[in-house]
Amino acid sequence: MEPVRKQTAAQTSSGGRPRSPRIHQAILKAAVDLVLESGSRAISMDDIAARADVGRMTIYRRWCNKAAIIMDAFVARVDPGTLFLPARSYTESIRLQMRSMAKAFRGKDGALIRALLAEAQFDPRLAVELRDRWTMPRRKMAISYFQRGIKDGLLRSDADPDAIIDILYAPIYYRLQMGTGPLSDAYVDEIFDHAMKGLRKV
Amino acid sequence: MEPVRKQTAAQTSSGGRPRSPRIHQAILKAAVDLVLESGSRAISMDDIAARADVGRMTIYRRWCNKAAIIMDAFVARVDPGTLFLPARSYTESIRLQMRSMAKAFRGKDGALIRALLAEAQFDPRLAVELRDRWTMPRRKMAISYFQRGIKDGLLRSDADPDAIIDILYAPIYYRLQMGTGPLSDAYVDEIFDHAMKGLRKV
Amino acid sequence: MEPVRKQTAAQTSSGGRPRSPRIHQAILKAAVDLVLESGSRAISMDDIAARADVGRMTIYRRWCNKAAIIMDAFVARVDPGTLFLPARSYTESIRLQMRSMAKAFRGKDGALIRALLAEAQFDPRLAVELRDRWTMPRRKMAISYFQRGIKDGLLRSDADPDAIIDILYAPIYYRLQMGTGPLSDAYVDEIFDHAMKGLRKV
Amino acid sequence: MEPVRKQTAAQTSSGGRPRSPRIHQAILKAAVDLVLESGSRAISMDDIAARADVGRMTIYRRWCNKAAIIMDAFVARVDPGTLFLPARSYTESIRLQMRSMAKAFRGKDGALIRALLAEAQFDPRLAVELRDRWTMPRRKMAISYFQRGIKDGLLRSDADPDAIIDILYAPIYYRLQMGTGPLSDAYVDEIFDHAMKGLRKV
DNA sequence: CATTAAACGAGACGGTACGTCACGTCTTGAC
DNA sequence: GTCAAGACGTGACGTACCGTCTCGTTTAATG
Repeated sequence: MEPVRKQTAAQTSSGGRPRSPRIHQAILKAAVDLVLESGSRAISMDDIAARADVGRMTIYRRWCNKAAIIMDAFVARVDPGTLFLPARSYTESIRLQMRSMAKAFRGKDGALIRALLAEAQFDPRLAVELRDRWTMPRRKMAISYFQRGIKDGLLRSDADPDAIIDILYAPIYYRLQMGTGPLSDAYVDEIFDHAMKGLRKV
Repeated sequence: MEPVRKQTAAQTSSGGRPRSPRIHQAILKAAVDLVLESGSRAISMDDIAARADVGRMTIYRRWCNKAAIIMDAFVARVDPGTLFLPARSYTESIRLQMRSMAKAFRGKDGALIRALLAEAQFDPRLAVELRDRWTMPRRKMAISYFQRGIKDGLLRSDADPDAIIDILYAPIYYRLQMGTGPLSDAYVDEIFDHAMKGLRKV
Repeated sequence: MEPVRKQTAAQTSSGGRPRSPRIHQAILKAAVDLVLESGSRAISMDDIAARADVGRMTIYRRWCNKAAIIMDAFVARVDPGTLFLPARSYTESIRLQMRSMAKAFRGKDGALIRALLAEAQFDPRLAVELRDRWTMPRRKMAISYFQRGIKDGLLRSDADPDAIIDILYAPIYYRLQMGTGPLSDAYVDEIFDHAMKGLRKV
Repeated sequence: MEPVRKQTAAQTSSGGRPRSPRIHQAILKAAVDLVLESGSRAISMDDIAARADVGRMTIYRRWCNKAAIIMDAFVARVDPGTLFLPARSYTESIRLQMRSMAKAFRGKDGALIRALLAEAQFDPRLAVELRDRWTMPRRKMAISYFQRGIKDGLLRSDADPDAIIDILYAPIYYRLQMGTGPLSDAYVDEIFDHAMKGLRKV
């Protein structure tokens, strides 16, 4: 199972003309622009090549898939910075993080992640990439944040961090895909509040 | 925006050879079998036609899409029966319902809904169909069940049934797609329990 | 070694839409026109398809090669009628036949046969086709004509009809390809006369 | 219309590393070997470069075409020495020359000239090169030989040397390309004898 | 010797054409 | 009017070469 991204390292070693990073960026930008304009399914490799003013082979030399391009473009867009910013309280910081994610999903990132997640259902290689480069890094950060909360007695000690993540964030993905309602801050608050205090009447 | 399923009523009227229901079923079965064997992306209309031993036009006369076939096949598979079976208690019935859904998703239904949900991200018509024929009917049933629980004082009176549904069920869809872990009964229980009693340490 | 022309017989048997002979002709005409306009090397399958107002697949369904199309078009152009028309004398009929061939080679047929003969040097399948459908039929007719001349005591009894053909006709092919001079009637006469009476001074 | 061979004089002037003649030969050898192995159409510039262990640019610095390489390689192979060796008689010398040409065409030179002649049908520049560097030099030598024969009363005084050449040599090219029979000495003799004494029964 | 300028290998690059695949429509004859 | 079969126009796919370009590295003549 060959990789989705093609080894840029292929030319690290010996001679030959180096791959232009300017072209690399042009392709990523063209891909993102076109996906946001027309949807990832509606565009072809030719479209991307034409928009980036690049030969088709130049694309295939670097990526094996339309999805792989979008993946790289998406990951490059994401601010890898601190996820859980300090707030009034430990839990408020979680709420803010959820809101910022919802905000991102309402914008361009939402369209991209929708395309990637959908495409990953058909392509196992892409699924792995998505998990490794997007999902898991964020889950890991969240897990450590939640573990601190548990240790500090702010969250239930019997709670599995993985389950906490799913309860809080899965609804955001769900609405993104299902369109059962707006991905508003109010919705995020609703999810957050009920997840925190529980659904059962005490 | 023309419909995904083609009006079977097209031939309600006058004479001519009636459409064979045997063929209808053969196509649905062929489609499901092939999707489960190779994945919905890997198969073509020709493949389905060949497997069903049917002309391609016979398929296009009834559906306009590969996805539309899978949609029909999927909806036909689903037991439209009672969702929330009686159990030891009101909330236990919810847990059982979640478990039965997870079980379905672990099997063939999981593969089909994954394909449909993914395809719906690209095709708005299919998204509407999926919402109307799968998502919303189940949500409506769940909403009325949750409303009864609220009225009976078993669930918080400030809880929005839509939010309740999302907190409980979104994680199941999430795991189905993300593959961050098994869709086991233990996982369902974890989600259910924490959603019910809340994540915050009391 | 699969054939150059694709078996039209593929569909002689059972059902299915029959191949349109109108399209067949349109493709052949488009190919010939384009070859004469731009040369066989300069045109692509797409060009032919576009000119014939036809899908590319429709061409590939019938021929596997650009050359195969040109071959069919060329053979179809040729008047299969009588080669050696009656003339003042037995040998004059030969001269007239040579002249008519040179005339054809000066016109459109010349461009086509040049392309075919050249392409056949690279493609053994095409070489066989050309031999079977163009070269040999004409050689056979010529051989029988020459054999009659030998039997009637008009040509040397020690002459091999194959050699006679080559001496008379090879120069015409040679000039067509080499361009060492015009393919005029005067040239044909020169070849004919000297071949008949010999080069050595008596 | 720029030349087929690139001006080696490009570097006559000042300093810089001189072009390696060893590389020059390696390319020619690689080209010939590959053409004889696989045919001129089947091989690419990359193939030649790889076989000669040379960068592609190094080839394009010297030739502009695959055909131009083959042309140079072919011309380099040919013994430019005396064409018409002395023999028992004036005409026997012609026969021997024809035989030696047929022998060459039966071997590697045959494959090369076939490729060149075919390619020249598509590329006017190459056609000119082939005429100037192969065809015409030989024709000129032959013409002067035949003119001597005419002057000496050994050949008909009404014979055009150009026609003589065509009658004698065109059949050899014809068989080379058409494959209507072997290019044997017996065949050459047949052509020679009949061309000399004429086809018509006296 | 150090300089220098071109040759050299490698391989990226923009193109063009290829031949295949799938789509969705259409056109046969058989029922 | 449906059905199986398959032709048809369309358009994306991924590959193969082409001929040019751009790297870093030789390599020979010149200063």
